[in-house]
Amino acid sequence: MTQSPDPDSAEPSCTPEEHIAKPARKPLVDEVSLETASRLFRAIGDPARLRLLSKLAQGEMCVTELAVSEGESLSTISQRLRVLRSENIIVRRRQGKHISYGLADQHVMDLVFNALAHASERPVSMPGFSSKSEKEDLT
Amino acid sequence: MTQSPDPDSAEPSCTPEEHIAKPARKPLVDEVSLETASRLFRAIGDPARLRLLSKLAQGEMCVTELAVSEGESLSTISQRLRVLRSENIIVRRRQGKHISYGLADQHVMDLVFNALAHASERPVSMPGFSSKSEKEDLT
DNA sequence: TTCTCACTTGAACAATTGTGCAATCGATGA
DNA sequence: TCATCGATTGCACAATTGTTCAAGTGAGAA
Repeated sequence: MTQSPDPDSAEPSCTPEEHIAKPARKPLVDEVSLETASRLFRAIGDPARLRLLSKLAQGEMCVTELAVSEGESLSTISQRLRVLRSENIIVRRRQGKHISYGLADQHVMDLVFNALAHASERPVSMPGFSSKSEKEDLT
Repeated sequence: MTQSPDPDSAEPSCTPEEHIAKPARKPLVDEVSLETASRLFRAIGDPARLRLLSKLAQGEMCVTELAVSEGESLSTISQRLRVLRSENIIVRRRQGKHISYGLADQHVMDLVFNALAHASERPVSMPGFSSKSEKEDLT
């Protein structure tokens, strides 16, 4: 997969004078955390699964409820829940004949709401930077 | 793509008595925000791209620096940056002959650090729920 | 203007991921 | 015990995504 054969050979070919400085930037986080975090994001990064999460954020629901609510088959919903559960995003418990799902913890709920909030707005501004079009203030 | 033909026909086949209540749960967020948020997550949900973000979180860098630091080709890095930029996660500006990239805003930075923090720990506990193994306290 | 450097883009292939059907599991009730 | 209901899983197919090479762009130097 994608891997740096030698991550510490950070010796840019562009001369230091052209940049601000060059303090040999370190990875900041270990590869395992990076992998874990990205798997978490990818699990949430699907409209169908995120919609499930937004419903579970209001309280636990059983698979049948979710299936009817989504207009999808039991199997389809179950598969999506499986992905979310494999990343410890949601948890389940049996309730009589049904199995209820809920968000794993407040941490996850914050993440979901944070992203949904971020999706509504689009501020994005920083001195000297552009983000709108392709070549806006690139001189 | 994945879409409910009729999202408001939420009438579960399982009887209400078996559940706590059934207040006809609403979508909570609109489809557009859901789509936007999930695209954002998916863009971050890749180890290689998340690693780039973790480096940009320490300050802006030019493409060549990133390429050397990652041990990848310019093209590869540029493609990854393109994905991140298409979701307004990062912004760029020209610095002489080089093009520097940086995180778009504090919002994004919070998201990244939040996830990396989340990846390090694994608390996940809630009354009545299990999250560890498959069938722990299912009955 | 022309050349070169720094970077971007297009396109094709490989790899990963999502979907739906059918078979299966597991708990409850007869 | 057996039948049934709710939910999960395996598998195959389709769709999406990541990677790489080669060609292209655009700003600055000659």
